[in-house]
Amino acid sequence: MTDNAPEAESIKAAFGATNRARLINAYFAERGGTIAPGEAWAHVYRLLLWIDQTTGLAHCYESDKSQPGKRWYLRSLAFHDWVASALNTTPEKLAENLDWLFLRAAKDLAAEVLRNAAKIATVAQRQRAPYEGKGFPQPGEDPELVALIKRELGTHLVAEASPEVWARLVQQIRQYLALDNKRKNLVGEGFEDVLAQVARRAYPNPNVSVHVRKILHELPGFNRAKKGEKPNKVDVAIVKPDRRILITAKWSVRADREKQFITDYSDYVQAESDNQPFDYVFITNEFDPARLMRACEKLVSNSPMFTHVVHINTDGLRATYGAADAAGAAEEQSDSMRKVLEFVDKGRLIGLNAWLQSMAETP
DNA sequence: CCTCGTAAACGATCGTCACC
DNA sequence: GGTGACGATCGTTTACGAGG
Repeated sequence: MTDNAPEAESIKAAFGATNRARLINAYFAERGGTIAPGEAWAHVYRLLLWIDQTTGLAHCYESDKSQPGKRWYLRSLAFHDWVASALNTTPEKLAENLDWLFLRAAKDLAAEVLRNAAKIATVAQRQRAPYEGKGFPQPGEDPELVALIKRELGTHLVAEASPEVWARLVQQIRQYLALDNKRKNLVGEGFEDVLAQVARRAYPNPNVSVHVRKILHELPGFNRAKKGEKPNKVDVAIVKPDRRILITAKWSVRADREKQFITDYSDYVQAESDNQPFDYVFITNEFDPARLMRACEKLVSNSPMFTHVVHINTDGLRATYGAADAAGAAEEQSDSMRKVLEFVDKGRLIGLNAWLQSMAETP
């Protein structure tokens, strides 16, 4: 498979691993293939960060809590402002500079849907055949939506549209609104893909290998496979001549996944077979201070579980937590926010650039 | 009561694997 | 090669509980 095969080539899963790899390679190829020092975080955001459709702002927290009037709206505004200037653009033009991977994959998806449309339609017709003439609802029918549009546009419509036209309109609206849901899988595994590519390209080194979603027992020095157990995959693993770094990469965190950190770690410890220490690193774009704080503080056997806790850009955190209102009065910070910023000051919570650089410097 | 922070459940999608 | 069950990811939604 060539990296830049045209989209016309049959793409089965537009958001799947194969197409993601093709697209990410294309992204970096367009930019010379290498990453300037200090630019790693920017590529992560350009590829993956998106605009929340309901607020028009760069996404840094749950949508419901970021609505105008809610607490995180102020912080989202501050974040949006910061990202725009950090990426050398304006708040107005920021959207054009983000979400590259999703937009490209969505384009491929649209082509895929178009390619399959006729085939799907004939199958559907066959499925409906036994019920023909019995007055079954048409798929995708949405009288309420149609009524809403008619009510709002009524006097502006020069002629009544046919049912087929309404059906197509409803279908297109539905597709438009559904598109954003498809981001979920992309942000999950796509984050791992992008981090791996960034790690490979920022400080190229033939003695260092970067693995994505590799089975734990296939990594050097983690050979003590527990028989019968389901094998564990490591989000991203970096293997250096004298150090192994196991990375858990989560764009954001929820309680159920926080618990996984601990079981994953104990799996890693049990599988370790070289009797050598390894690093356990958490890379995230989480903005919730309580979740970040817990990641920094978590102890196992009285020492920190994570060797490093890495945020895409800690300046973004600082800007977001330091949000100020129109009068310039800084919003009062919660205890957890202050703690997180202390962790940043102390170097416990570090930015992606700093971490990559430290990886390149230490053997 | 209301607000805020946290936690659990849910929905959409992809990858894997067993099976035909 | 296609299919269906299952487990994984995420963001969102709903539920809960502690305080003012």
